Amino acid sequence: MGASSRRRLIAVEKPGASSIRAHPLVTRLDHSVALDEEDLTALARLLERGTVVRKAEDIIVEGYKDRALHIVERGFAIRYKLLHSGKRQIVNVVMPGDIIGFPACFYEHAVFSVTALGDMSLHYVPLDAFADLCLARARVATAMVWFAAREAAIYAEHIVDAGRREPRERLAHFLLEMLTRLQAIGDASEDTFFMPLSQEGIGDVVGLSGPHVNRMLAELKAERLIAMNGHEVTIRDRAALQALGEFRSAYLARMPLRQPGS
Amino acid sequence: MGASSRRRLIAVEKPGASSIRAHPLVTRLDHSVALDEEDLTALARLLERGTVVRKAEDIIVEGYKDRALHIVERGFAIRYKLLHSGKRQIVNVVMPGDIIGFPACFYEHAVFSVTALGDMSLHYVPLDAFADLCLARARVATAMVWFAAREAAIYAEHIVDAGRREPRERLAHFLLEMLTRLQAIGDASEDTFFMPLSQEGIGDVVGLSGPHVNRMLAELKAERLIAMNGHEVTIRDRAALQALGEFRSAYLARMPLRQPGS
DNA sequence: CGGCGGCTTGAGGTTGGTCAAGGCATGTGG
DNA sequence: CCACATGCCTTGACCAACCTCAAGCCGCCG
Repeated sequence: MGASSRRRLIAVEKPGASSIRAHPLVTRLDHSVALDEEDLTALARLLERGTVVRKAEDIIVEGYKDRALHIVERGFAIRYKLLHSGKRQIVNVVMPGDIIGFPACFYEHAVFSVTALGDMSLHYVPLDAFADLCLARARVATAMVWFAAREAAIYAEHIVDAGRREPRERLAHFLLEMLTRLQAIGDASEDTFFMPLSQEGIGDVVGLSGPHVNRMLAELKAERLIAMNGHEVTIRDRAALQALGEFRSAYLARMPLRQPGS
Repeated sequence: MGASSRRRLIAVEKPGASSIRAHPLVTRLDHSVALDEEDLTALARLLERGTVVRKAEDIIVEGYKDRALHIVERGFAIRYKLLHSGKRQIVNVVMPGDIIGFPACFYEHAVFSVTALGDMSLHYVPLDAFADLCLARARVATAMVWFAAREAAIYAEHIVDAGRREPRERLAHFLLEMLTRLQAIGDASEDTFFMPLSQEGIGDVVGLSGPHVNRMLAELKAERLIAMNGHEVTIRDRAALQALGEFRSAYLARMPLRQPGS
């Protein structure tokens, strides 16, 4: 439960228009809608203000007013909601190339909280500046629509997970989603990735208690479907896990504006 | 479980640029980003092709290729996924002003199914035409980003529902969400709305079995929090229901591009 | 009038939550 | 360098919640 501490704003190097294409978010946008030089220059200007947050710092607090986006360059965070009962539901694991503040800060008061799981480097973007960019650069705005569609698809899949899948199926699906998303940004090997959450945290993602996550993960290990070593998760039998969790990676795939043949 | 039947395409009146502002989707977009005459003309052209679907018809079938949006003018539908176990998870209840095909048809193959709950009238929009519009009209594209942010927020709230809330809380939250969304499009009175789903359908939304939905609804009725008469649901004690479901309507509120004061 | 879909209610069994205790690794301060 | 604290994993016992199955009922539509 993230300690409420103050955020640090630290100026870092200004990425030039040349290097901006390497930014994980820009890469994603560019894959949906081919961006031109002016788009890239405008994005580079948007991403001028680098910031750093430390482990367990709150980046967005539900109910507070903070109309700014934080674009993740490095590190992990969770987007979540705390209920009166004390339960926590993690809505998404935020990783490089994701946008913290989508959709929370499009509202007058944030509708979700976001806390850093480890040290992170971000780019701070006032929502107004983002809106101006969208209005000025239709290609960027359109790429953001596609970005948002993928975000919605991930959320929808998460609803299925929490609502109707069996505990082992939920875990299988969640682990494969993490692997696939991390591979897409070059942060995972063929079958192994870094799991930034504790078992209790995983439970807060998929809607199970900590002890039950432990039991179900133990079963998956015993059946040689996965292996774990600290925060390292290895998928040992991808086919079986996919069948178990009914995982189809399509919803995480690249989404070009048009189909290859059209 | 929607019967798989063929869709009918029926040409209806072409809305002129004058009446287009009355379209429920255009109203919503215009509230986020003020649209000009050219935007409206372009939208009117996009919404030329009216179609009608009948109760229980499939509009989108998971796994099929159908790169088109269907913009809802009238009627209800469900966006859902069927699992191998036979269970169904409804991801969203689609209502007038919503876009069927977001996000399903942004992918090569649809990632969710959509079935009409009753007769509907829609506007058929090829995805390519939609993409062209976004690229040509930055204000429309930007409004769509805001539209998508609200969609994502609704999904996120649904994850919390299915993952961590108690059964009665889930129902309270779901009923208030339906009331509020319907009020926003002028389809509900102060405290009463039309529930297009059966109790089993409600169970498939919130992740409970049909019988358990029945029992929990009976409790809410006994406690005078709600009343039901056929498909009519009346919220009798909104304050108590809001407290029970921890419902804050903020995530459904209007999202203007800029804050009033900025 | 007959059939079907949906609501209602009941009985029984399993799942998974809660609580609790112990172990292990890591990191910190004396 | 050791002692201790902390966080996380692991395991067990117990129990309530919720699912499943089943039967009866009502109202609507053909």
